[in-house]
Amino acid sequence: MPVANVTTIQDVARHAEVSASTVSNVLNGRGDRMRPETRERVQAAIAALQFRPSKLAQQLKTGQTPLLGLLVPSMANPMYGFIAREVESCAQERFGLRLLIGSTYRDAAKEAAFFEDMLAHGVRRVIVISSLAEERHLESAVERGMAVMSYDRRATPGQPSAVGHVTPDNFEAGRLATAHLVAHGHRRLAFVTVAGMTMSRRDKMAGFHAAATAAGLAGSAKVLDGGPLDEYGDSVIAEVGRAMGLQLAADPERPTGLVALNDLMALGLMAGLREGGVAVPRQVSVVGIDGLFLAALSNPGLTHVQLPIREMAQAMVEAIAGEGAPPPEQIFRQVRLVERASVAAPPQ
Amino acid sequence: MPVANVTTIQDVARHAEVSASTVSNVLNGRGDRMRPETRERVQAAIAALQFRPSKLAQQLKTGQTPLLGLLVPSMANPMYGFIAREVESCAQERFGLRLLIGSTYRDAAKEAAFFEDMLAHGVRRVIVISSLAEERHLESAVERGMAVMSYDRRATPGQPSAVGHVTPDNFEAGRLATAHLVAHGHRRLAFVTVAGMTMSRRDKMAGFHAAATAAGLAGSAKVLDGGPLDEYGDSVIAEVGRAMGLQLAADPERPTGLVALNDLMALGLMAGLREGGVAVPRQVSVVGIDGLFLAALSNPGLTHVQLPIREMAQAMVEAIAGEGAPPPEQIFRQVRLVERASVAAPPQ
DNA sequence: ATGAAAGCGCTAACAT
DNA sequence: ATGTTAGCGCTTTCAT
Repeated sequence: MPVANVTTIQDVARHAEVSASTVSNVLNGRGDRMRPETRERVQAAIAALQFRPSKLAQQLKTGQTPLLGLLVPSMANPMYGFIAREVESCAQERFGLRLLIGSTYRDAAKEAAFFEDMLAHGVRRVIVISSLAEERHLESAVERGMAVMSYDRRATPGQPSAVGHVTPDNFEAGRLATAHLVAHGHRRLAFVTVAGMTMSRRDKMAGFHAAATAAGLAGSAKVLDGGPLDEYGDSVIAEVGRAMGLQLAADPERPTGLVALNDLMALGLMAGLREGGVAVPRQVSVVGIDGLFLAALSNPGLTHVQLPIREMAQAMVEAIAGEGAPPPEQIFRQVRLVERASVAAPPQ
Repeated sequence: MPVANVTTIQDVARHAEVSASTVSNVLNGRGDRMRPETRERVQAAIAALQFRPSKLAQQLKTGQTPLLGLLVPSMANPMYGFIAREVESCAQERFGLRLLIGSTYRDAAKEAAFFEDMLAHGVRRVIVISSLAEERHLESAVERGMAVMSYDRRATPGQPSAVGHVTPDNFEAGRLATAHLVAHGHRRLAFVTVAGMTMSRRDKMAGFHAAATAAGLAGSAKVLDGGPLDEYGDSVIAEVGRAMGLQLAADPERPTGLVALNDLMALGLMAGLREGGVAVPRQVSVVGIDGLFLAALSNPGLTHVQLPIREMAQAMVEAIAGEGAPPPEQIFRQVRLVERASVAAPPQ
């Protein structure tokens, strides 16, 4: 089956009574190489025929595709939707790049397949939000000619990497959230997470422990590990939170101050606690991490640590769309606590 | 700059000591045209060199791109994230199609630019969630060789369309939500929406009015129109809801039963009402439309009309990826009310 | 059973 | 100032 009824550079050339190269020249900003009159004729022909040069053919020739790959755990997770929005608008407005998006559901095979496909599609820049322990596949993508940026991971120390890394200061985010609880008088603290360890989770937990230790609470601070995420990946994280909230509600020895892995988890936690008859923040305080706009809508409003999503998205796009190797590691430290109503003093 | 260090069909041919056409033949399931021994040599070479045929070149030749365009108002809106997830997984698993996504922020120029780009990229199938009044640009995309599916719009009656339409039964959704309020004894009803009319909003409102009329409430039922959405499009819809909730809270004559345009609006409404000191559902009842998982997390849990998102997503992908013209209109009638806790009897 | 050749739509030397 | 040519990586007749 032939390509659709699209006009080609030849059609334009014929219409303007010039050669294809002349058309190509005006297309590529070399209009000064010809008589103004010719240029105008060509431009008129382009307009008349509604000609848009095929990116396919351009790519085949130049090896460059104006496409950016974005790999997220799940598009149904509002957090990634938010990041995707920022990535897209920056990529589009500043660099004229379109977005080719994929969800991995945190599955290594899906992630690998995505990279294969990107390569085959001629996509040479990709941003990955991965939770895989290994980063070898990313390095190998770079070796195959890609520019890749990894979000929410640190560069492996001592191991020079061709992969760029952008991450919020997860340690500080965890610390800030925990310190806020401590400041309100909480002595029984827990960090609530899902099964499976990622680098960013580890950092948030380290921040949690650091704050607890600083308050002399090292002994009592604990980590609560929810169930694993099912095939659907990330939107179920709230379900896990809800189940844990329910479970905590039934436990008279439960912690009074909870730091959630992220806002979705926090929202789920609050729902579970409430269902279990426990009042937030009167009986239990909860703080989230992320900065989802949804946190402002919850009841009580969720106190959380806001991450500089837009800045990070822009940094990733710039690093990947610009020339030269991306910086191996950029840590965004502008994390700040947004107080709402989910934190109060613990019950006496 | 040349294409990256990628192996081509020529490399494979050389490695296997055959011609490129032979390699192409094994690639395209014509392995029976040669000696098994040859085939094996080729396959070994493919594996050894990690060869993936360039989709670019294939496309240029065949005119087919295994890419699906998806145009949404905003990826930051969880509803569209959810739809995108379903579209992606169906497109990928069943048809091997990758997703090229774009946000329009309900802007006609951005929408047009997206279509231009898709065309230039050789993308021949696109799913659009548009709120533009006109559908001419879609028809013209079809004329230019695209298969296009439109979500949440009806086909214009009497006007044969090459564009396929998939939509939930918005009328029934609005009716169901309203009837639920009526069944709980509400007599002062309002449909709460944002500025700007779309086809689906009109249908939901019609359902609202039909239910109100059936209950003898035609006179008192009213439509409340919030502010316009700013550049960011859709995530601010919750903000509009919040502002309206606040406003309603201050109005002693306010309706007691609210049908929100969608779940995000409903969530915002509840937050605004609460901030204004009005209790949901004791003083005001709220019902949403969509079926966001977030509705289960709110406090009180949001009663809403669930739309068959997955089914619709699959239908769109199948219509567009299959052969032949897409059906001009498919209305999905499996809308159902999910009861939670945001509806109760009105205050006496 | 296999290969040579043409061509998809474009770009960029290199002529003229 | 403009045209000719070669070629990007692949598919597909058509020869051999």
